[in-house]
Amino acid sequence: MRIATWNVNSLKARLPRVEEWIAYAQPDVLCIQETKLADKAFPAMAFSALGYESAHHGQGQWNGVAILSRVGIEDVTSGFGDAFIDPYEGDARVISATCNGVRVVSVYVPNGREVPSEFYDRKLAWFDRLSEWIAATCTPSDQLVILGDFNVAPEDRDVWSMDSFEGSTHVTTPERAAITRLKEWGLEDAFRRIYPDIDHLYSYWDYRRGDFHQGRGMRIDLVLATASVANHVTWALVDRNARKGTQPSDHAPVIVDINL
DNA sequence: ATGGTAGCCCTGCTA
Repeated sequence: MRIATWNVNSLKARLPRVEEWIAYAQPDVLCIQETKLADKAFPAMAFSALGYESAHHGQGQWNGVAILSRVGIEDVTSGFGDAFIDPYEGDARVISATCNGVRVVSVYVPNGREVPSEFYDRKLAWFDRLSEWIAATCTPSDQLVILGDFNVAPEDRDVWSMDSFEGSTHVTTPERAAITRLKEWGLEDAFRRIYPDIDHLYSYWDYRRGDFHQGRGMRIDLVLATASVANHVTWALVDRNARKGTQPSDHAPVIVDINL
């Protein structure tokens, strides 16, 4: 089972690139973030033509998450559910579905903007809600994968220069503690299973300053999996080629193969 | 040099 995550930064602007990439990479499941579309504008037909069922949780101008699957898509849910107060209520940032027996969650974690700021505080509160929701609705023995744009670089080696990020969002101790909390619950960084010792593997490069070609990136798109999934990871890749060429997203897709 | 670009929809906001 090949599962991938990609923040496409507008599915309307990126649809030709996404279609091309799906045909090339052949994921069984693709989680998308930042569709920036209302549900009625989601191009489900374009994906069904490629053999994928899809589920979209859209908002319109901002955010928006989706799951595409060619191995079934069941029990779709959006958001955290009524029992949990979302600090970013109204934002479309979470969608879940069961694909080939695996519970798949596509997440777009709030950016946080500045440290300190109200937005940063709410990002941390959102992470609290994510952890509480997972603990309440899943168990570590489940086949569970939470993947998407976490807007956190888990370690210093996941950014091109710690000096340049000193005091800014994505690398602070509380943000990293939120990732650690998910790991302590029972999720593993599946990408690191394949690349335990390779530093400076990035999934996001700012459009500005020629950051991509200068190698100034961050690894903020993560695949977090429970042991029953992570133990069977056979291969992983950040497809940097998808960040090149005409009208790329500022993120590259992250792919993980699981022998289930 | 306190910058830069891309995408959204009113040309400022978000990333």
